Amino acid sequence: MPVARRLEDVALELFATQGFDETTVDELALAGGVGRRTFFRYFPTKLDVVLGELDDGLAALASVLREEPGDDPVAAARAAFLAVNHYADAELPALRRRLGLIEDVPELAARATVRYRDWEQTLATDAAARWGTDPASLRAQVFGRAVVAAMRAVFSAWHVRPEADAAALGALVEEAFDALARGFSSP
Amino acid sequence: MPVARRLEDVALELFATQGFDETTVDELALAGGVGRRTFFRYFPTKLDVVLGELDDGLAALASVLREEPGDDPVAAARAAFLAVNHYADAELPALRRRLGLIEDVPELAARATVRYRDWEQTLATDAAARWGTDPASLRAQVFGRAVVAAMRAVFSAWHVRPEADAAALGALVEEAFDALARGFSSP
DNA sequence: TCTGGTGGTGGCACCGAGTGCCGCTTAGCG
DNA sequence: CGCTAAGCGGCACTCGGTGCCACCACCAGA
Repeated sequence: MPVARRLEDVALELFATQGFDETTVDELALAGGVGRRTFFRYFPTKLDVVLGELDDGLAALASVLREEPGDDPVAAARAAFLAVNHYADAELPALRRRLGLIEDVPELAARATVRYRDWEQTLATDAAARWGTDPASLRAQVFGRAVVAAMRAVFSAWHVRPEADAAALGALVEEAFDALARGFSSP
Repeated sequence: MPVARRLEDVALELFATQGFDETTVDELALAGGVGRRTFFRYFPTKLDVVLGELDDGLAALASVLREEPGDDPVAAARAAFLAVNHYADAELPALRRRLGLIEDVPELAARATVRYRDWEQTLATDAAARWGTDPASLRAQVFGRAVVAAMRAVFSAWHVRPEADAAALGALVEEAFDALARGFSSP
């Protein structure tokens, strides 16, 4: 098992039992069998142990979005999100642990939203292209940010459910995009 | 001039000239004529010097929202935001400086979104009440987060404009809420 | 086999944010 | 005039994060 992976495992374990703030980097390094200095070579900050994979998700989202046809950005974004968030059953428990941490530790929630900014811009740019407008236009910007906001709501709703399986996640994504497509004025 | 106000002024000044990260708390305290320890008595963190007033905005939003009649949450939220964001001309430059910092310094952007979580829940609860549904329902949650996301887009668009006056801000708010009301599938 | 890179490692010293403790000043009051 | 209480701020400490550098393994080539 590679070092980074092992550090990630012991870190999530310690965070779950002791709490995020109560776990120092020294403990993580010790538990992972490396020096403190080496820990920081694998993860730029303590937060990144939890947030690591979000970047991969962005890359995947962008490439799927680029392939998606049609001139309706909502449909394209919906299809892209469904494609990207297709997790294997074995990954779900780890995903839930991560989401739980991000939800509960304010500092993690904060840093996660910084990562989301790239998603927002990717989505805004895509929508603008499909609409034939400027990516900096307010409507495109609102779209990009609203989609990410909706996905945060989806993950938040999903991770507190008892039956947090892949099907439930997909259904929530559908429901969220329906809301965005229809707007909020109609009942 | 009260101590907190003076610290805020010199801090925004130093942040603007040197940058946020390059300004230490020691410098802020020194420039404000207080001890470092005293600085932390007025502001729990360095970030809070910039983010301070956002909490007042939340309180105002919640109370205005409570007074707003009708069963359309979009209309209510729109009216509430227009009422709350009615700044005097003299306040606008300071507001722009703050928004610029929040936009440019990732750590500030991150912390700001943590504050926004309360706004999101307030808006979700209000929408659920008007719809007669559960505040935890996905649609209400998506609504709350999408509204805040739209407002972030508004501030972002506004603060980069040359003519960042009150009228322009109001127009952007209108446009953003129109988008949320209509949905994003229609052209 | 010796030699000279080279990449991973981690100790050490340092910085800055934030906190607990405690002694000091000063203003208000009996 | 003395007492008390509140604000102030110095001091020492913890913890996250960084720069520097010595050490060790491994591998190339002579």
